[in-house]
Amino acid sequence: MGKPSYTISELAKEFSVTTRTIRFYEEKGLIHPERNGQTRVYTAADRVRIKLILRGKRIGMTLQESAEVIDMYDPDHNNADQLRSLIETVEARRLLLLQQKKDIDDMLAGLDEVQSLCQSALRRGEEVIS
Amino acid sequence: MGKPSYTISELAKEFSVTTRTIRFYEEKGLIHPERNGQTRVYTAADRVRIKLILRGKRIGMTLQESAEVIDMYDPDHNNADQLRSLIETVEARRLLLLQQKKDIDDMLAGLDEVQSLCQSALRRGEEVIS
DNA sequence: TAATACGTTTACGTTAACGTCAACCAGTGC
DNA sequence: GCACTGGTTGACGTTAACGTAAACGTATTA
Repeated sequence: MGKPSYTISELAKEFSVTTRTIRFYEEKGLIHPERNGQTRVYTAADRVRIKLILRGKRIGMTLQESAEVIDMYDPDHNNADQLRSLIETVEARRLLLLQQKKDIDDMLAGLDEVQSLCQSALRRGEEVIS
Repeated sequence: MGKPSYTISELAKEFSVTTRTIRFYEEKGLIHPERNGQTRVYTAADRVRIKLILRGKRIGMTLQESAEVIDMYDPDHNNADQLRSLIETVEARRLLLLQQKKDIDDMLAGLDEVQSLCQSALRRGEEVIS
């Protein structure tokens, strides 16, 4: 079994983005597909990177930020200084994510309130009708 | 005690944004400060709206989306149809937020991995030194 | 062989969310 | 009177993240 590969339109369809978007990510250096002549050939690793980029997007990260987060995974960090600085970066990102979770929880609590207000208003309305 | 009010630069300082940003939010119809002659006077309600806008921003919402979420709070929704449609909007937003929480948890798990890899790499390095 | 489907590059257009002047007014301290 | 400190309204500039269109290659299918 040769390693799996994907065409640009396969990935575009899978992730519900346009091919333009995928080429754009390459243009920005976030993915580096191989080539078969002219046409791009994507590996499983490329596919994962796209997935991570889109996950980042969903929580409001810029492409650069997603790239940074993804780069945390690849072990280009040899010496202790680099490792320590990476740990700091990870910690900083963690704090941001925890703040985001808090923001989301606050917002969910707000939605709960709105919803129960709606529903009691609806019940009052129905009482009048029945 | 008269109702509290704020100048534009007070709010800008409190939320670490520029006055330009606050005026921009007004331009886009997200806040409606009163005026004292020329100069804007912000109420506590304005202040809260700004806070909510910025909370939305932190989790990647656009200003329009923040405005929609904020508008869910104000009871302009009289009839049952409007209430039901509001409930649907709330539910849709809730699903988005839950997805975001999942994305954040996944990302946090990734950071945990990266971090422990870093730390064991550092420990191996220190062994060599000691 | 002509159409159809899929791929490519190049390049200009677009939207959001402000930044960055410029040019101006209004009160305050000296 | 004048320099500061804050406030105001334009209006143009900027960056990110693509959209969109033109103009072209290549392979399969009717």
